[in-house]
Amino acid sequence: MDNSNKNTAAQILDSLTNDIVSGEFYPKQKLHIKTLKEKYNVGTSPLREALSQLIAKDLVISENQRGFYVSDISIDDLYDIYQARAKIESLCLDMAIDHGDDYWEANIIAASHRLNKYSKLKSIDVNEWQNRHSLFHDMLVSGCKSPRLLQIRDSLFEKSKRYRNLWLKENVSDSETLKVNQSEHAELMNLALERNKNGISKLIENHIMTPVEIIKKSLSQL
Amino acid sequence: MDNSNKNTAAQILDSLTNDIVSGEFYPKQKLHIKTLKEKYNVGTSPLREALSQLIAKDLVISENQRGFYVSDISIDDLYDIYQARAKIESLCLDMAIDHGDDYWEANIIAASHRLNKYSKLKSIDVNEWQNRHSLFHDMLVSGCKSPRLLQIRDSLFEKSKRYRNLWLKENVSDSETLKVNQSEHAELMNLALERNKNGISKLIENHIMTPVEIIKKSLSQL
DNA sequence: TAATCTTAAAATGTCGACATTTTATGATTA
DNA sequence: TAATCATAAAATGTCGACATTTTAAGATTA
Repeated sequence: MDNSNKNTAAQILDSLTNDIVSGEFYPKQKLHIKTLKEKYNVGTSPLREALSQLIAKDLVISENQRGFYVSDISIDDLYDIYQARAKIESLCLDMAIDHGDDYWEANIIAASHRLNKYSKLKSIDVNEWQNRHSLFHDMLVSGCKSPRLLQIRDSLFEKSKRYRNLWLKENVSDSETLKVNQSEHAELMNLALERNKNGISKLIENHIMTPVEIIKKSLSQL
Repeated sequence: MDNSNKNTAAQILDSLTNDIVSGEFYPKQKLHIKTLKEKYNVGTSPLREALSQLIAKDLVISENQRGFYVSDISIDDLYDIYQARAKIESLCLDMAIDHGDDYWEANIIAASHRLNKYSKLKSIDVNEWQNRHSLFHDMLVSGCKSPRLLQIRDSLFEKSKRYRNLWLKENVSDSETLKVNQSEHAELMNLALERNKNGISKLIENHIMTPVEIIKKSLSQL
């Protein structure tokens, strides 16, 4: 396993993160120490250490003597996170275009091909599609040599998953939704290979902001 | 006090953060649990919880069964952090120019005035100057309504402090260094009030990157 | 009835103890 | 002498216990 070299705290951090991001734990939900100890079969210390890390990641909040809660979500926050994601992604792409080499180009083309092929299948496994989709975008920004910016990108993406998953929970994604942005992906690749910064900047911001309105509607019905 | 409502873990987090960022604890320094317990007069649990948060903030790293270490610094990382700061600051200013109102403008003018006045004094307290300097830049970006971007800005600034403080430790900052960018500040204000995005973008990136070369030299001598 | 007070139950946060692992020290061997 | 091994010392990470605080429930009062 991958966990073999991790201590208990680090292991639980993964589980907890996943359970929050996936929506198993709801926003504002109380996280009782005792309950969590039983659920994950661990003692107090590693559990609280994991929760402490989640506080730093803004996925959990704590009040002194009142315990831990899953942090709240809101339409404002949804918009803010996606907006920030769009801007950061644009920034990364900009730097990628500056520094990307032949391997960068080749990786984009390959990832695009894999995403394309899969999108054309009759029956689509959402997980597999998401993997190929993520990988395509990862390849686009991979030319960006700034570890910090890529790290910020990752952490924002993780936060945005909460909204997306909460929404997916009620709206089983249809193939229409999956394919709708396909032409945008092709265009993103072209603009990257053409090193067209302005073009890709505008397109990527729109591309990322697209789901916001849909999620917003689902969210306001909760 | 401000700590009255905080639990022990949260209190130590502040102290630990400060001691790392200020350079009292050196990069790669081992953080012995026992030593820290004695230094801060606390038990194991809150101490480890504070360290856990610092892991999430990249100020501390841990290896299973080998304890905690202050995370390392490097010239590459110095450059990366300042570069990321420059880009994010530019982004925030861009959004501030989009949304800033009369109060935003007034706050900039006021902060600029306070910084200006202080910079012209014969004897300058570095701390006070830094306060006024930070506040001026805070006012510039305050028009940016994205909490997430401002939060990213803060966390990057905190990380950059390590380099700056490590450098200040050996190089007592002379008034020359303090005043050298004074004209840039005036220009930043003008560009903000003129809502000149392109102009302010270029200037702020240079402004932020200025200290990098100096710190780099000090750093390579350690 | 509604609001306040009292008391019991539950939950949090901190501590010290302990098993396990790592590191340091000194002995043994080639 | 240098390298390897064995043993002792030190340090880490986890656990359960406990004091303190919060929450819930029931009783009392207006």
